[in-house]
Amino acid sequence: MPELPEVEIVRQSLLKNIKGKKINKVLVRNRNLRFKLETSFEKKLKNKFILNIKRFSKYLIIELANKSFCIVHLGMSGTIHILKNKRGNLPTNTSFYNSPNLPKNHNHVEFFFKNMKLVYNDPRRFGYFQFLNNSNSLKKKFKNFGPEPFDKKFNPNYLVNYFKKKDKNIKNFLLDQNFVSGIGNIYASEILYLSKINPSLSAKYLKKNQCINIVINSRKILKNAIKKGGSTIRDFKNTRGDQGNFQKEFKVYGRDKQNCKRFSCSGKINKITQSNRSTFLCEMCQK
DNA sequence: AAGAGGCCCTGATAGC
DNA sequence: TGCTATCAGGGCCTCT
Repeated sequence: MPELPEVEIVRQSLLKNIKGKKINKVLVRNRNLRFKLETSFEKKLKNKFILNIKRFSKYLIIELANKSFCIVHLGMSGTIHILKNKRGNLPTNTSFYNSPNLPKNHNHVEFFFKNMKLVYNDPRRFGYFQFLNNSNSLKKKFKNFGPEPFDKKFNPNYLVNYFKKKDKNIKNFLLDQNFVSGIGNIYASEILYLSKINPSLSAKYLKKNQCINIVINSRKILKNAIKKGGSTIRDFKNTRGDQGNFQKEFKVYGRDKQNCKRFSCSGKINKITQSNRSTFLCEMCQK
């Protein structure tokens, strides 16, 4: 589910709820996440205070009081739920991950706080937790990652230079976390639509002004998605947690065979496959 | 050595 | 109704 905006929504929710709190206990029900959770994980977190919750790309970074860190990646289907003890004292308007009706299965990890617990649910188990001893390990973890779209390093010149002699289509570049961090399959399609660029175009052919558009539109779309509370694709019928609202604003994603939303464009939206992942584009305005 | 594809896993949905 | 096939928002690993 989560691309940068969705992870940011979760971060904001965690900030409100668990910043400054002490982790009294960690319970692991299933260690077999994307990477096997080390057996000492619980011990390393127990009795630690949470100083801050940061985010880089699609990763949550829980900063602990002794300068160690806990990284959380939500994979495709990971969600975090915050449950409070007292009836009627559930968090409201924090994020669509807050679920009064916790799913029955796949609650793999729980953090216990005073009067509250955090539950990590992940049916597909593509997500993971990782404990890092110090800020050096943290640096190392992200050293090969490209800048986030909001970073001033992500500018038109960076794109132009990066694309030189590279024979890869622009859609796959937007998904390439070494090039740019935080964009996933949904927003990649949306960014290229807004930029009127064909996703199959080899990046080396992109003109400077197209690179400018990609930079501007990446920021615009991600910012707007954060503002709207992220995107919720699968519906949360069984929960009363908030959902995101940005999916209502998708211009191409999931709109196969429908009309282009651009005023004065009579094109239809096509679904194509690139590197085994679906891409949506308008046949007319993304020629 | 860049880039494509397979694969990890479960669940929802479509088609028969 | 119940089977099977396909697909899903990520990213690591392997192969060419």
